[in-house]
Amino acid sequence: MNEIEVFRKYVKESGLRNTPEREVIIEEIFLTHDHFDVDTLYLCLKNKKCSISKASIYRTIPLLIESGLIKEVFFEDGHMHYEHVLGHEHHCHFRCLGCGKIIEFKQDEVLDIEKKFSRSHGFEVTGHKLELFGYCRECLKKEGKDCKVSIVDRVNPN
Amino acid sequence: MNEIEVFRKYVKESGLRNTPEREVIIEEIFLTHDHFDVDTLYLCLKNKKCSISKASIYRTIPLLIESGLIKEVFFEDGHMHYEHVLGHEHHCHFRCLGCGKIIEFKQDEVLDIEKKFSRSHGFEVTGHKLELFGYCRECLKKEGKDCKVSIVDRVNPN
DNA sequence: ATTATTATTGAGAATCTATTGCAATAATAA
DNA sequence: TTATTATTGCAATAGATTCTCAATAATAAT
Repeated sequence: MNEIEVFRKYVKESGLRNTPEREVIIEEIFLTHDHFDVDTLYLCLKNKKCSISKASIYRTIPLLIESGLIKEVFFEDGHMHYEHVLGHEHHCHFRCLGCGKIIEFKQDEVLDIEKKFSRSHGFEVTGHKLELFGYCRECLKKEGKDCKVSIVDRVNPN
Repeated sequence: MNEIEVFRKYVKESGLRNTPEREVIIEEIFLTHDHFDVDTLYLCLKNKKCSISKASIYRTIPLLIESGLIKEVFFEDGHMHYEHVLGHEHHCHFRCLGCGKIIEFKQDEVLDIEKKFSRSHGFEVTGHKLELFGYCRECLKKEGKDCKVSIVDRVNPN
């Protein structure tokens, strides 16, 4: 099932109605694999002459989250950013504090942390969000820092 | 060094000026050990008749972050939430999707993940943010049938 | 097909968080 | 004590998101 099909199913089961506007939004979102935010999505559609009002975009996003197509990843620059869930394996993020670059990486050890916490507290853990931050290689080079020293030096921040 | 002292030092070294308003803000923040947000902080101070303008609170927060007293923890309900850094060991959060409860826990394994990522990419990792979500014991009980399965499924009774 | 029902749309107003400009004030240094 | 200038409070502003409402259109019923 592709994105549109998943959404159609969700819409039907929820007693909502599908619309061309919503399909256009979904199509645009899943055209690339990148993170996105409302404003750039809005402008992209506007440039393509298939303009959709911002209100509709804002109203569609919770439906896409609810139907498991996308999720919130982080709030930055005063607004929320989203990423794909469908067709996009779960992963963690590294954020470079120098250039703002976001790098995705997979990390199974987090699942062990989940299990451990779940067992010790008697809770049900359904998911996680892990973000590392620091400086990427390019930024370290640019700053003239000695990488190895800083790594050793700063691994334990607080 | 307590919070106020740390802040006085930071202010002096940065060529800024300390003020009674800022000390009142710091005092109120560190009165409890809880997370806080600008609005509740503002209202607390207002109720205590030591009213401080919101602008001053907003202008003080970056200084408190810069001086290592507090940090951003999560964006929720349309605004940022903060927590203590000074006097508060680094920790991760569990958020109950049922009741919204936040539980803090310590987890050293994340440091291994940091190191591993740092080594494999040649990046400098300076910190992390880990959030688990799911359902706490109370919410699992409340919900009935589904829960028993999940509890039995995921909990190891010592 | 036609009609009835009502969810959805777009445009703009309203709301909410956060930032900024400005005149008055007050913290520091001289 | 005086001069300098950071800080304050207030109001204005900016930006993101939500809401209002009349018009439209997707579905269900006929």
